[in-house]
Amino acid sequence: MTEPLTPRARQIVAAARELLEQEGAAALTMRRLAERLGIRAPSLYKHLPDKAGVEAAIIATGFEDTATALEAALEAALDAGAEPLAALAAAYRAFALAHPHLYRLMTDQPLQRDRLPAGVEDRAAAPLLRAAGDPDRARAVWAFAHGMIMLELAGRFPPGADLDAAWRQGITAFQTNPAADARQPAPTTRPR
Amino acid sequence: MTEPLTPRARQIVAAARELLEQEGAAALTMRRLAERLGIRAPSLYKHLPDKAGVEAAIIATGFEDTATALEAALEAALDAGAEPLAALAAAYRAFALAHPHLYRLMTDQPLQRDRLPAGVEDRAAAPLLRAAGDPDRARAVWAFAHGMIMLELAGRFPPGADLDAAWRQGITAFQTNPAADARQPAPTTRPR
DNA sequence: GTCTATAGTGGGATAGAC
DNA sequence: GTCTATCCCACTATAGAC
Repeated sequence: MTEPLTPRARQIVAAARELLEQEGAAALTMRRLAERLGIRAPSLYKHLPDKAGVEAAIIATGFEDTATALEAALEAALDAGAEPLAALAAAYRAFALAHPHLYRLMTDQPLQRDRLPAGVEDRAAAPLLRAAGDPDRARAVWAFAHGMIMLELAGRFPPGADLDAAWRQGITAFQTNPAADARQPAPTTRPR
Repeated sequence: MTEPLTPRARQIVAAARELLEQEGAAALTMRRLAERLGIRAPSLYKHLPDKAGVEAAIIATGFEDTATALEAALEAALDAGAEPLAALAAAYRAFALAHPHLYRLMTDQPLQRDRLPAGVEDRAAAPLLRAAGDPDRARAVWAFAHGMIMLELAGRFPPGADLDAAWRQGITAFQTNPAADARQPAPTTRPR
């Protein structure tokens, strides 16, 4: 892990996340961040090591929020007797669409796991793992949701595409098919 | 559409694609591109309008290649009596992993459809649409594959994750489940 | 088709004073 | 904790000569 942030550093990170969410990754510069705080850019370096440190701290807050949202969605679905997978997908999509720039920052690059609060990645993954019942299946569902979100955020679907219908197709496929013995030859290329 | 490229412009675009594929999007600058061609950056503007024009032309070549690869994969699967969806997924994954920077460029941003060769988007989408049988279903499968690829390229899966197994789970789910009750008439025709 | 010169803009980061 | 001054970097793009 990393040393905990000072109170001032936390203020800076909060402002940085606001800036990112409102204006996008390109606008997240040390100069613009300082401007937002009413100080000069060099002053930021007294509180955070560099720009990567700012981004890592933003990502950490995003994971906390994601974990909380998914935990709440799963609990609500279980209480209501609703389909857990559908509920989790809806919550995940809602979070991503509500925080598109944050979502991209969180998923675009390798995770710096040593800069994340302990256990938060597992916490964020746990609800889906529980609903999917199997890690490989959970990863497939995650990939489907991530793909839908990224293509939607990037505006890559054709105009007029019925995205709700596509979501339903995916969720239904994963729900009603246990695929416990997926024996197809894998579309192998090379290991990552 | 756009005016066809001059022969010199095509050479430049080929060099640009090489540069992108070898060194990534950040390295694709007008200066580095010119350097590769043994000329100065301002000279490029005699052949292509601006950097966006270079990128659009690269993307166009990527679509041609994608369409060709998927057409071949579907044909081979049909000839061999293999599962079309699995074959297309394998081909799509192989193409993306062989050209990661190109793939990102092609999917990260809204498509400039007016700068693409006529019909190439439909051509690239047709094999999957045929294999999936329904536009919404095709979009869901596309999203699954795209999500798997992007998470793999970004290094976002946990170390040790069995990606082949995750691919199998997804393909199997979409293969064996018609999801007839999730089907809804879609306003458009193209799964891209 | 290529060049030089240059404008204009923006970025991350450090040193050292207060 | 903040400042000023500054370095050094990089980029897209245009004008106009050859």
